[in-house]
Amino acid sequence: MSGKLPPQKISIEDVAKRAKVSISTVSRVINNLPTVSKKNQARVEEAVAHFKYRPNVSAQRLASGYNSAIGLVMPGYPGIFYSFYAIEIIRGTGHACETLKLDLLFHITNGSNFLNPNTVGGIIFADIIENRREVEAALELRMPCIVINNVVKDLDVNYIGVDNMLGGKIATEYLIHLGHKRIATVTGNLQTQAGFQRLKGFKEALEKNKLPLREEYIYQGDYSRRCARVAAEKFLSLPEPPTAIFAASDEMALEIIAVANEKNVKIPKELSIIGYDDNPAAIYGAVGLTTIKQPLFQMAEDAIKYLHAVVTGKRKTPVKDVLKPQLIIRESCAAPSRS
Amino acid sequence: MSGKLPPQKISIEDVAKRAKVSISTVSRVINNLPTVSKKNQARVEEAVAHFKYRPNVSAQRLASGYNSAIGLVMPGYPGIFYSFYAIEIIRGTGHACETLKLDLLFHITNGSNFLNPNTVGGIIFADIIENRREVEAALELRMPCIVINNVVKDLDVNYIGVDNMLGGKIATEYLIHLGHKRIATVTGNLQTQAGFQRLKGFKEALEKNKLPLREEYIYQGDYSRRCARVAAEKFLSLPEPPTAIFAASDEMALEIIAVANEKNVKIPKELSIIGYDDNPAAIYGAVGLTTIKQPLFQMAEDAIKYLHAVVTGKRKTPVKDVLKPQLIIRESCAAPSRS
DNA sequence: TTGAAAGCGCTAACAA
DNA sequence: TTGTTAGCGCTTTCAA
Repeated sequence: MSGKLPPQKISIEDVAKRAKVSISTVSRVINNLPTVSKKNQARVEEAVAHFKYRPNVSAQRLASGYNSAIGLVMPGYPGIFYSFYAIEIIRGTGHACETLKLDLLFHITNGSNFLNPNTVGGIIFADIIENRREVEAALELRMPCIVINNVVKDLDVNYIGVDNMLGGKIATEYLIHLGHKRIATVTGNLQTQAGFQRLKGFKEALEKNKLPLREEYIYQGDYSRRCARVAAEKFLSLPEPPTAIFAASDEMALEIIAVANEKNVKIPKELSIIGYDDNPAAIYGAVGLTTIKQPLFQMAEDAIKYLHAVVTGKRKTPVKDVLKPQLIIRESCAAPSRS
Repeated sequence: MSGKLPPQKISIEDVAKRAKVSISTVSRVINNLPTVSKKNQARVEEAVAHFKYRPNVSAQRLASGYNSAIGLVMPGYPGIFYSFYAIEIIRGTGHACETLKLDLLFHITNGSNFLNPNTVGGIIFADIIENRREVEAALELRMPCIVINNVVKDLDVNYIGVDNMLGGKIATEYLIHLGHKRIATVTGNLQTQAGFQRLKGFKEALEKNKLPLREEYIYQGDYSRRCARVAAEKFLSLPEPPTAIFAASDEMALEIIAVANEKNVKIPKELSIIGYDDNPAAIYGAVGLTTIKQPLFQMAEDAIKYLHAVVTGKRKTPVKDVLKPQLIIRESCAAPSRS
């Protein structure tokens, strides 16, 4: 169809020439400024279409000082990309950037190599684990930034977190109110705030309800299926096995259910399981998984919206949000058969 | 620690002043050009450190015409982000960009909104489904680009694909050679080349081995667990149920195993299952999943490396690679108990 | 080995 | 409503 293509890049000047207007007018059309006559508007649009012209983003950014890219910094610890968390954050930020017409700059870090802050107009830190220094550096540069999935008390930074302690508590108390007394937990990675706080909530619920805290009922996991399997096997072979298990992620809960199945332990009759995440993968099993839902997608979206508002100068006030988790009751928990 | 921060951005000029050299010299130091005296080198480095100076990327790109960002365009169909495929691509590209010091621009598309090609120096299209127009547009602009996970015959574009037909064939023939005659399959999304080709490989293997192709043994899935469950239930309640099932993804295979477990169908004794992906989640079950492994991570890495080579002018020749899948034998397949 | 100076393509006063 | 023009911060000749 189109034969040889123009070898040289076309710039705003080429468009201006063809439309017989100044480059300012072209710029105005590009940026939807209202002060352009219908006639010129049309001519410019024709020329833009003719050349398939797209403005040079670097030049725009340099001239305007406005950078429409948002950096997404994700911790690089092993397994994170197999977590529901990471997927939801990627989906949420991706979606929001789509609608707001922002560029999403994806950056995985282990704490050493920083994202060049000059590349972006704002940064989202998905959790803060080994990358505290990077957050501090961004702060020093006055780069708009926000940490998600973490309540940050010791740094003056914006954040949107989730109350993980509350989540752990809700899950455990639900089990308790069902009548369980022997409750075990497989924790998440305790390096993460989420893992640590969920365990804390678990412990608090036990204490508040005057249930003993048994060390053999706590297995330190890392959100992975492998850990969950080991934990389940350990729990089920205990002389006094638990009647209920709180898993710090749905993935782990699913693996525990699989182990129970293999050992012919009936769920929820003989063993109750509650997960964490509301991972859609957990809906389609034989028994729907009771779990704790977190607004991860929304958290990611909100973070983008906030940064966008700051970068465009529409917002000055900081964000310190703590979202609440929510109990989702399905079929994997029931009252214990023998108390 | 540091009191008030300098409110203004620091530029190459500030650095030059402090180091008492010209901005050219600073530029040379930044870009590691060899023609700088030790003395000046040191002075500039001191000044850079002092100001925590980082060059303005937009200005660099504008001046040099070289853009070190790579766009990753992913199809936005529902469920893609829950697929092993998407995760591996994200991991692989992320990792490669890290080491090559490239920026990764993440873009999800449903085929309508294009990534502005001027934002990046090259584009990776992760599969090509609804976004053919976008690929064509990038090609017209002479943007270096490469399609992965797809063998593209009808477009003059670089690609790295995997031979999915071969994969489907290998999987099915393995089952056949084990002695199975009643083999069913749950396909992937047939809109994707992968889904379609794996089914084709399945059919070819049957034909080549003179086994009948039964319509009731083919369930059109979409890689999701939900579909797999429905399919498994359907297959197992057939008057003449299959003795082996080829699932087009490990996720689906896992769900089929779960269903079999619930129905007390022993694997691999009474039912053999082979998956596709070599998803690490499939290793830790009671029976390790036999599956087909694809070099997804490597494919993503290679794509980045290729683009980098092109963008930096180190490579001119096109890429048309088709990688081979590989059979991974674990425990979920065995000879049928009764032929 | 260095510095001066001309752009890179665009935005945003400002003047008309 | 339009055009002129001075930068934005950097790279890259070119001359010294």
